[in-house]
Amino acid sequence: MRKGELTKKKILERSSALFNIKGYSGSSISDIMQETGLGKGGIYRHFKSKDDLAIQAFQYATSQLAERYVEEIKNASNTIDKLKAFISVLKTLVHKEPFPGGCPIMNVMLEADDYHPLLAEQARIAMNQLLGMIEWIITNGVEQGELKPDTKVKQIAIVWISTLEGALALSRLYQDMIYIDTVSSQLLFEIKKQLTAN
Amino acid sequence: MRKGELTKKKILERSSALFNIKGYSGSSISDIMQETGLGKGGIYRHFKSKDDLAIQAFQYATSQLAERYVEEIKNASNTIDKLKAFISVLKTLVHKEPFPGGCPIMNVMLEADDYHPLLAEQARIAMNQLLGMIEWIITNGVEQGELKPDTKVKQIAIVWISTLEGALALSRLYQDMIYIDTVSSQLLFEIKKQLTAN
DNA sequence: ATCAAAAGAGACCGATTGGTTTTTTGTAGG
DNA sequence: CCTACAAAAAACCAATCGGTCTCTTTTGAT
Repeated sequence: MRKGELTKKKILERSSALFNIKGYSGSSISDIMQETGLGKGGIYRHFKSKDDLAIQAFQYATSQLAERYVEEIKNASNTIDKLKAFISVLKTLVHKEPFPGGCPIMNVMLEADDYHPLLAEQARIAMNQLLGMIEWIITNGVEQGELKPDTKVKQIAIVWISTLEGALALSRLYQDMIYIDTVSSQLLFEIKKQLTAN
Repeated sequence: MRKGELTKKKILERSSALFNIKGYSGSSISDIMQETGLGKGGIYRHFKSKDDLAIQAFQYATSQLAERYVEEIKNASNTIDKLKAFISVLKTLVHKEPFPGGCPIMNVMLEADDYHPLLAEQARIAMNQLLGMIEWIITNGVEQGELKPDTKVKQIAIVWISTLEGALALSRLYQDMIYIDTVSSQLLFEIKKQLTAN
């Protein structure tokens, strides 16, 4: 019983990284066999199809990522530091370590939106969470009196996620942190105007 | 002689749309055969491999798109209107018509960055052009005296492209224009602060 | 140590992949 | 009309695809 769940987790770990790099269509079962060192039987025992594996792998990736966001954010004591913590986690997605291939939500969004409704739905769910995290930070900042009461929470969340995800893609394409760094300082500069402590 | 070039163009048209929707890995030669109504021989006569076709199709798509940007922008008489024109073209990418599958540069960026260096290089070239267009609009605005001389051209281009591409992805994922509309008005609101006519 | 159940290897399946080659069709110039 | 060549269809190829099934190996509770 316990052995099986361990290998299932290993499959999810390795395959989620693979899917994130090569995409759903670009990753074959053989790839996953090689990556995990398992035979075909060892994989299909735990997942009933490639689709099933892809969806679970995506959920695994996004939940792992969500953990890291929460972990980093909860150590920050004020709103600006929380936002900086969010950015710092997102910045790690430029490089291979610890999670290769960029933001899994963005990757799946763009691959699946037009022709893989199941994965697209998962991407929507994950993106709701991501938007929700920024909204939570901002809302919290307003409630704590750090940010002005007229702060447009939803708008800011949309702008932040759009800008940071876009810049992450650029930084990955050019392998240059300047894109993420540029938009980060811009976003922080703007949000500081909403601070009550001015 | 002339017949052949016509079918080649048809192949590029149809396959670029297909690639943009289903991705490079997700699109098979059979798909392209079906889409074009041609046999295998009709395709491999004009392209020496799927890779070759993919690269030419991407170049075709981005050059078509560039044309539409230029066309729309050149009809605008001032900087703000030029930027609005840019946005209006980008907004058309949310829907299927006239070009399905979203922004081809963004799509290829995220699919190819990690494991398809040839396509990634093409994406870099196309993205340079896109960034260059915003830079050109802003630089022009400064030179015409519409924007303040201290305007940070490169920074603005990075922020604009990042934000708009990110928001485009969100609008496509949720099939809701609110994301692009929200960031658009935000970006325009900020750039207007740089106007000298204040 | 036993033994049933869980786990996994690996052969096998039909379908499809990207790609080549052969053959037929279409077409333009003389 | 004929010929020469371009264009495209179609047969063909080995390799790989996702998936199933059988059979062997572990495993863990007794």
